[in-house]
Order: sequence, then structure tokens, then C-alpha cells
Amino acid sequence: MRLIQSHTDYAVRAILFIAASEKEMVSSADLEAELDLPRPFMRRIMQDLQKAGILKSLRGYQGGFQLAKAPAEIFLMDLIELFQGGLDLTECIFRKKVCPNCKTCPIRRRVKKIENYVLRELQGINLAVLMQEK
Amino acid sequence: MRLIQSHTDYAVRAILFIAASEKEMVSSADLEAELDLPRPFMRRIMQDLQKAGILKSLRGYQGGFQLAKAPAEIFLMDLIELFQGGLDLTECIFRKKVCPNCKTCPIRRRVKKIENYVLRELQGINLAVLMQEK
DNA sequence: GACAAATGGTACCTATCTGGTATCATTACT
DNA sequence: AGTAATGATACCAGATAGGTACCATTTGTC
Repeated sequence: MRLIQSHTDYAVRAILFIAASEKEMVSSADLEAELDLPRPFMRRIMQDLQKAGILKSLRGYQGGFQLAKAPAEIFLMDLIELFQGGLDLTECIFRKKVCPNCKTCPIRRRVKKIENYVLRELQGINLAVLMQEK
Repeated sequence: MRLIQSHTDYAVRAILFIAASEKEMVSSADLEAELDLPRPFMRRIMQDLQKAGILKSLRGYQGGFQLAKAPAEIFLMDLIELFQGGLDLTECIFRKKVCPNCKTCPIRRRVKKIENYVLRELQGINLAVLMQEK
């Protein structure tokens, strides 16, 4: 069970690369060469980032992507929400139905506490922080 | 992404029920009635618990399951390891290969810290604790 | 205007994982 | 012998994560 899934992971790497790049526009081909990923796959991730307002794109000759926000304004949690649909460690389904004992369930209470910690930690991480550590 | 998967969850409920039961031996039929789960599925979970030394079983007429350990000696983490193969939040696979940047990866360092917290919390939870809260 | 280089959009495919079923063998008591 | 229980194992199905293919659209250069 991974906390950070591939799409999120690749997105982080792509953004870090774009942020560090000298170029005005970074193309999928550049990212493919740098990150060693299949281009169509990379492109879909970039498109999702563009729709989410994290990247700006330009089509056509010499087109590509650039950041639409400062790295300090891009949070890891945003990317997790975008690519993984958020984080819900406590989701409790019993045979397709939400478990009827959820409110009193002792396990759930414990897991909820853990989840709160994880969320707090993740919310504190933005891309500027990750750049520094690089 | 669930921290506690169904098998683990059911196992906890089953153990709590057996621990609270007056009967010497609790059968799959009893558990089915109590937990509203399909019996064959329940039975497989019980068998896994038996093999792991958490339950003792008796076959034949009036047979069933009983605890092989005190609830305080059964840890939630044991069940997670048994049914979910443990917890590895940082597993980092890049296109089937372990990511070559793992050692220096800033995300991974952060996630590792979170994982350590989660493990510590989980290791502190045993079934006696959960019984009290019931 | 034709062409090439780039992204936009969408539908599809595939392997793995999670949850669940079916079947038969074995044991134990009456 | 018959019945009530578990042991073992193989199988099945739906969901999800990861990845591919294809065509439409836009933009700049010649």
C-alpha cells in the first residue's frame, strides 16, 4: 500500500524539473528524456496538471509547459487529491455497504487519529521545500 | 486507500466476539450469525488465524475456535502483517524497477517519517485495548 | 497555404490486488 | 454409519493502478 502513487510521484518529479529548467517552455519530449517515462503517459499527467491550474501550456511549434504557480504554492496534498482522489485511510465498507458500526468502532477511532497526523504532515509539504532538499 | 483492509477488519471483529463469548468453542455458524458475513469467507479468515497461532480449533461435532492467546497478546499489527503483508508506505517502484533515486529522494524521506509514526501507533494497539473501548 | 511540432481529449487495454466462492478431504462425536 | 464441524486448495470477479493508441487542434516556419 503506497501513500504516494505513481502519477503523483511522476508529477512531483516533472514539476521539480520544470522549476529547475532554464527553458521558457518544457516539452513532453524534454520530460521523457529526463524522467525516462513513456511520453503518452507523461503527457496525460501534464494535461491533468494543466487542467488543475498548476501548469500553463502552449500548443504548437516550440510549445510545452511552464509553471502557473510558484513552487511554494504547490502542495503535495493538492497532487495527492488530483491523482489519488485524496486520502481516506478510514473508509470502512462492509460488503458494499458502509459499516453500520462506524460511529462506535474502536478501530476506526484509532485509525482516524493516525489519518489526522498523516494529513497534517502532508499538508506541510510544498514543492519549494522539496526543491531545497534536492 | 485503506489502512485496515477487510480481512483484517473481520478478523478483529471475530476475535473480539470470541473473546466476549461464553461458549467454549465458537463455530463459523455463530460468527456468521453475529458478523453477517458469508460463512466460507469467514472460515478462511479463521483458518489463517489458526495457522498463525492466534486461534485454536477443534474439528468435528461441537467443534469450533477459541483464542490461543490472551487478547492483550494479540496486536493489530500482527493481523495487518498476516492479512495485508505488512505495511510499506514508501515502496517506490518506477516501471517495475525499484527507483534508482530512492536514497536521495526528498519525498521518500518525508514519507518514511510518516510511516514510522504510523507503525509506532499501530504497534501500540492490541485486542485487549480494543475490547475495553467497545 | 502547406507542413511540422507541439498539446488536448478520449477511449481503450492490461496486470495486479482485494474480496469472495466452491469443492472436497478430514476429523470427532453420537 | 451419519452428521457436524474444520483443513486445504483452487478458482472466480470486480475494482484499481498503470499504461497505450489515436485522432483533433493549435501554433510557428517556410
